Amino acid sequence: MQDLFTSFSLQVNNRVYIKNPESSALGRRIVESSINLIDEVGFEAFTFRKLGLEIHSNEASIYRYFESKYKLLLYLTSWYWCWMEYRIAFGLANIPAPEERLEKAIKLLTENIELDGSFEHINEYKLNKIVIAESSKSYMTKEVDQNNKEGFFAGYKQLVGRVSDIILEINPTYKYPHMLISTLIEGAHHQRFFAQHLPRLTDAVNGEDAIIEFSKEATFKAIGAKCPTK
Amino acid sequence: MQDLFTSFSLQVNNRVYIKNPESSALGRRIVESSINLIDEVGFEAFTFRKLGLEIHSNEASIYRYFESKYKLLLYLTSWYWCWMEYRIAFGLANIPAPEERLEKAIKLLTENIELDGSFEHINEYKLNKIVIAESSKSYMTKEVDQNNKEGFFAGYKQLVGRVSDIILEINPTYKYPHMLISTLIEGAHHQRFFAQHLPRLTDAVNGEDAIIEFSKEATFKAIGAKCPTK
DNA sequence: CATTTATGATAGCATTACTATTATATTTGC
DNA sequence: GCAAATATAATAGTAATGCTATCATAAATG
Repeated sequence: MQDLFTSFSLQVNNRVYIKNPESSALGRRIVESSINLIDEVGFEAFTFRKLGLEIHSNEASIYRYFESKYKLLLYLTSWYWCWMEYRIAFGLANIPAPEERLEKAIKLLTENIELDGSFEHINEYKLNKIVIAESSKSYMTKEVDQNNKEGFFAGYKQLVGRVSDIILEINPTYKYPHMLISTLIEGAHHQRFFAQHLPRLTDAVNGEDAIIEFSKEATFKAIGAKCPTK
Repeated sequence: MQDLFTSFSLQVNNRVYIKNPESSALGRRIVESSINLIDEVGFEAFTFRKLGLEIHSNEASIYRYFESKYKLLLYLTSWYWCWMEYRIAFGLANIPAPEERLEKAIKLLTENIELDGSFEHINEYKLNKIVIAESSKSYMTKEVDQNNKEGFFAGYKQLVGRVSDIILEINPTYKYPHMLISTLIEGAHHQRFFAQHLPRLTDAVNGEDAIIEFSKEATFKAIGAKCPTK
């Protein structure tokens, strides 16, 4: 009976939810509509009451899935990093040269995300916008150490670790692979936000995706390697 | 009668406040204690009621200075960027070589901030922690475009612009100076947070401030120049 | 088909994010 | 030195938020 909605699903740390939203139609509606609603009104104005109205259900029912809207945000961001890792795992399959692997990984990490439809109830395009604008609110909190202990950021850390390993394959003496990759990911997200809202903090260049190009160039130069396509 | 408390003061965009908090003892207490309280409990749990209790004043009085706690945060971050620009202006005075100017600017932008005591009612050490952990909440909002029109981010943009100009002095053909500097600033802040709370996202190195070193190295390599002290 | 489990509807409560009103200090201008 | 203006304090009130509890009903499962 399960998994009718998609052929496989991504596993998010089971402590971010009370009841797995993938396990029921209501749960999937909660996730799907929360993405729409957060994208629309922003995380501060987003409430479970409003979400309940939206899905013709009710606040109390949503609380049976998620302890708070912060946990729901944590669920969404964890799902996103899980999905990103899966994209990268697929995207790099059968590419042997580490330089090419790194270039591809950077592209996947920093490019604009389009709706891809692999997951019925998740709109990747909107989720990416949410991750860009709201994800820092999921870890820039007073509860970060507690949450970290419970493993809520494991997906993100694992992703950073994997890409860092490619860097070390290319240049085993490079001292700051984790810094470089986490800066790159957060940086690209910030730049996408700035490009939309605070353009004086970026440099738009006609006819290219400046954010991807900047990221590739800066990364390869930092580790003293040559980007395959440059 | 004014400016007894310090020999000069930094000018923050006057639309972020209703009444200038520098203009009265109560205003200064509001700013001073808001820094302590936000640092202590975090921005989400911070309320004007609690702040009123803390300073033995009252919620309604605080609302005469700031429209909301978001505007107060905007005031604090604007003050911070203003202060940072003043630090850089002083720090680079009389240094002619642009490479040395850039290196010094990077240090000032990315180093750990200590309490410096130039401003009676502002604890720069705590303010830096607040900017690191909370400042994205001041622009990652649905009101960002409106706020930007009103000039609330002018200080930050100006700072990025000035440092970008140094980069262009060194390498006039570098395509992404604004991206590089804004990534650097946000990145260093993120790294300081990660070093404290999510160390697997960083690379601590004994006996050096890895964040400053990483920032200098990455910046100079990106623009194809040599860092004077390396 | 009996029982467990999931959902829905309603209510309630403490806190938040304000606004309004009125009283009392404090400053200032003359 | 006093009147008038202004700033602050105290209190109260309102709609919304972030929950929790209770009970009824529907659906699934064994």
